[in-house]
Amino acid sequence: MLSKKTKYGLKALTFLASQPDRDPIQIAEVARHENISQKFLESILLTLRRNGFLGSKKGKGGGYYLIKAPKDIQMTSVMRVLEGPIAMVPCVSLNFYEKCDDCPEEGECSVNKLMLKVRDANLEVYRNTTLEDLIS
Amino acid sequence: MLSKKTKYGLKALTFLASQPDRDPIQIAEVARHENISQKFLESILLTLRRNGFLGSKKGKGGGYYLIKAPKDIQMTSVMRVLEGPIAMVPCVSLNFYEKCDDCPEEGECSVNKLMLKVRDANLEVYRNTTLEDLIS
DNA sequence: GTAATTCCTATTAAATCTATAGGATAAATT
DNA sequence: AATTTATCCTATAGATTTAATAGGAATTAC
Repeated sequence: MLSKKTKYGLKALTFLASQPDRDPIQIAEVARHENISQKFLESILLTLRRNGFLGSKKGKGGGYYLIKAPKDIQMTSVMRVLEGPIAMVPCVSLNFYEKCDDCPEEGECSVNKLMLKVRDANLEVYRNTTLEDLIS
Repeated sequence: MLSKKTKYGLKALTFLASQPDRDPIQIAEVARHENISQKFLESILLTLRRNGFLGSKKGKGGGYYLIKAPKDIQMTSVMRVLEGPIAMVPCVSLNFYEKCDDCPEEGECSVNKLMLKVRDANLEVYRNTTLEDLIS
C-alpha cells in the first residue's frame, strides 16, 4: 500500500506545480484544496523542503513553492524521499542495499529473483515519469 | 516493503516446487531449510492450501505438497493471496477497486495517474513470471 | 492406542503509520 | 516596537498492521 504521506505529498507537489507562478502558497490552502489534515501536511511539506523539492517563506504572505521545474522532478527521487526504497526487499535495493541474514545464496533465492524484476519494472516507470507528467 | 508472510510463502512454494516428486514435506523441514519460524510458516502454508496452491496430509508421513505444476502458478495469484492487492492504491485496483473519498475527479488525480502506470508495470512482471521461473 | 502431524482460533508483542499538540522562530505590517 | 501571520521543530499519542506464539482439536499411520 502507498502510505498517506506519499499520497498527500504527491498531491501537494502536483498542486504547487500547477500554479501559474511560483509565489508561496500557504499550507492551509494546499490542505483545503486537497482534503488533507493540515498538521500532517505540514510535516510532509517540511520533509519535501529539507530534501530540496520545495522552498518556503515564513510570516505573512509566506508558504511553500516549487524550486525546480516540474519536468526536472523525477518520481524516483520523490518516491525515495516520501515512501522509502523503491525495492520491496533490501537485498535488491540500489540505494539501500542490505544482505538478508536468512538467505545463504542470493543468486539462488526465489524472492531475490522475483523482486529484482519488480524493482526494475518500477524503476522504469519512476524514471520516466516527472512531476510534469502528473499535471492534468 | 514485502511482508515476511509473502517472503516466507514464496520461499516455501519454491522449496516444494523444487522437490523431485510431490510427496508430502513436513512444515518442520521447510521451516528448517528456509530459516523460518515453524509456527509462523504453519499459518502461511495453511492459507496457501486454502487458496488452492497446496495439498496436505495429516498424521505420520504427512505434510504439504504442490497440487499444480510450477509453470501453471502465476505470481499474480501468489501475490494477491499472500501480499494482497497488486495495486498500491484501491482506486487503480482491478480486483479490489474502491473509490477514494477525498479525490473528486479520478481522471485528474496525480496519484491515480502514477499508480496506474505502476500497477501495469507490476502486473506485467507478475503475469509473466511463474513459480517455475523462480527455481534455481 | 499411541505417536506424529496438520488444523484452527485467539492472543500477545512489536513495529509502523497517521495525526495532533504546542511552543519557537521569522517576516510583514502597522 | 508590537502585533499578526505563517513556517519550523520535536515529541508523543493513537490507530493500524505485521509478526510471532500458544495451546489444544482433529486426523492418520503403525
